[in-house]
Amino acid sequence: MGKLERHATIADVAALAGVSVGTASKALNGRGSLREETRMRVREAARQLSFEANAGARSLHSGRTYTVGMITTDTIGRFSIPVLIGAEDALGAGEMSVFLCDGRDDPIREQYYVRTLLSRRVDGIIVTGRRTEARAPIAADLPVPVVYAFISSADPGDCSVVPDEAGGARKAVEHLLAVGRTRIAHVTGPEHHNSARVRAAAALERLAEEGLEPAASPLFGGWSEAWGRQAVGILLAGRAEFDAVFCGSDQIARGVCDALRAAGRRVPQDVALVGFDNWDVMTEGCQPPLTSVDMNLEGLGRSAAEMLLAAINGSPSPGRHALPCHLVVRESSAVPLP
Amino acid sequence: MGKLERHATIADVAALAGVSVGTASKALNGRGSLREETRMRVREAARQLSFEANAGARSLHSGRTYTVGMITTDTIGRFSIPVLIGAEDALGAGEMSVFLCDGRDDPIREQYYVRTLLSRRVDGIIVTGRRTEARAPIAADLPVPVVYAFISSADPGDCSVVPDEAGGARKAVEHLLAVGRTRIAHVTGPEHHNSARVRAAAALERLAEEGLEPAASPLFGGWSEAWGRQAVGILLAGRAEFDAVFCGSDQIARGVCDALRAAGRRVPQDVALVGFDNWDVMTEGCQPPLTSVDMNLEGLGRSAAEMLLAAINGSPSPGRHALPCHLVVRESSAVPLP
DNA sequence: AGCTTTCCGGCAACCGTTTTCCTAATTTTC
DNA sequence: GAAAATTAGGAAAACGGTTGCCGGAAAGCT
Repeated sequence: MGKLERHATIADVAALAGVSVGTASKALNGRGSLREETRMRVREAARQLSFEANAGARSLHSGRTYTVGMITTDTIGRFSIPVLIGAEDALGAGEMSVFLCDGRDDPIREQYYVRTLLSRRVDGIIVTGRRTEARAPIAADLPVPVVYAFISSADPGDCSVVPDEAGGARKAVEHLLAVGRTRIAHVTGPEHHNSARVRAAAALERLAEEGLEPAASPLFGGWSEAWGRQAVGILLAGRAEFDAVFCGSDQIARGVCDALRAAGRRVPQDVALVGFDNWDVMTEGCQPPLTSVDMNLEGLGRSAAEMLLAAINGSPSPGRHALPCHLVVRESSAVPLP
Repeated sequence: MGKLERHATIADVAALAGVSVGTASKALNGRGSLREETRMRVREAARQLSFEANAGARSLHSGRTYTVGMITTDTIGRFSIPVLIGAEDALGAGEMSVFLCDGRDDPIREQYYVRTLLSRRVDGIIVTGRRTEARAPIAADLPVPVVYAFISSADPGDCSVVPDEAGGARKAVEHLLAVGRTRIAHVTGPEHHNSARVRAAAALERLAEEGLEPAASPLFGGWSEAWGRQAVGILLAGRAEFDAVFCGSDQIARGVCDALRAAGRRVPQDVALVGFDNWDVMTEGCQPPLTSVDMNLEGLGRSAAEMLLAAINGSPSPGRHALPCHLVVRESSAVPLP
């Protein structure tokens, strides 16, 4: 595999086509008034030299880089990828690209990346993260617009695009009620985690609207399968009966499912199960396949990117924008056959 | 949250410090011979204006952007993230950043990204992907060095850094032999998938070296838990006895584990189990925790980045470089207590 | 033929930064 | 006290591209 010596410059192209540099530029960008023959000649020269205009030099003039930066608060992973993909989709249509920076939960690293992005003159910045918690603004007085996606900024004046987790939890409970369950338990992540609290509170609230109590007070623990299994032990040890469990994550739900089966309870006949995240690995690996709340992360990324574009073009959308979650129903909560 | 009008330029800094532009540049970069007092004055002015040098303009001069591009062949995900993190680590030390592009299995998109990266004048390109299969070179005659990580290039002259999957499979078998298992089955992914074939062949070869036959001929299917469960049905239906299963992925292993338990076989007492990938979600979710082969993806990314740096500095490392896998032993293959 | 109009394409300024000279001022040396 | 050496900082030329302005040539008009 050979290696070309160096990048061709527009001067090379101009020389080969026998025109001046300015003319070559106009020919390639469809500007100015040139004979069609000249335009073709320049284009051919460019093709021959595999000329690609130097984006840095170009942006020097336009003031735009057609690049946005994306900083993940914590490490890049299961939640930030879909957000990234959604953002790429929305930006790709406008021929912009995304510069991804992995903050790794390190504020120093994060600040370093902010500076790097600014020095690269990105047109805007998207901040995302694994948790929906509000976080301190990434910096004050930046010369470019910033949009927070999934995670939100503690400053209400900043633009944040977040999932309506409470709404999602309510939908989960409504679905369980609709399939005839009334003794519903809730197993979720650590109480210090914002998502766990919000989802639990919304679930309880929705139950209360029906005049119902939960089958047991919400069980806070971790986000893991192991905790889900452990929680089933706690539920079974308690005297309360339950015919459904709404879980704060799919991993928890899967643990719950495995433990229920081991204890001789059938899913969904004896206990209906709903998870949160709609993570295919879990929903499909689970037996039976798991009903789950989908936060529409790609949509979040897309919206965030669109708002960022609008802000870049001078129309910011300050404030917190909550996007609806939707429920994906699978066998784990199917109505038992008559 | 305010928004600064525009980026400060070095001319602004120079004006504020009362020096010429050239002097300001020297002051900030530690070049030239200046009075310490002047240097400080310029630095202070820069701080006051939150000046960040325009990287594009700067690279115009140096010819280097201190950026490398990373293109994922397929969609960015579980395998490419660790590679990315490893690469970032190796490059971060040299103050370089990574521009991530998601090819999404679309050759047109991929070519578009190659052009974008070239126009951004990246110093080099890393190509990665979900599969270890050799792929067609991303382009011929690029003006920058390219390194393939995890995935490899079909051109043997290109630099590829790949895991030694065969070695990993041999280690898995050796471990099972070491804990006294002799009737070993192999369940893996689709036969058209290179990794599945390589791992299966290496496992058989290692068994043959001990004069052993596998407990059944390798079962090729998919990479999912569902296939793992299904494969256990096939194994149990066959007349052959087996005391261990080596699986082509952790997901398969987990499916196998669940199905074995459902069939009344104990893991590891009756059947020892080894997976491949060492994916924490699976190894920890599995009951008992799963022994697995780790391909050291971060190490792969790190090595790839180091070789890319070397190539950028004029010392390429052409050819295919295989890095060793290692086995992480957990309870699923623990020696049964006497 | 002499004038205006239209069409092409070149010239040069500019974007922000670095770096190579170069000059003026200061210090050293005899 | 004059010559030489050193030092501090400025002017200007790159780097690669874009664009506004201008001029020459050809064509159209009277």
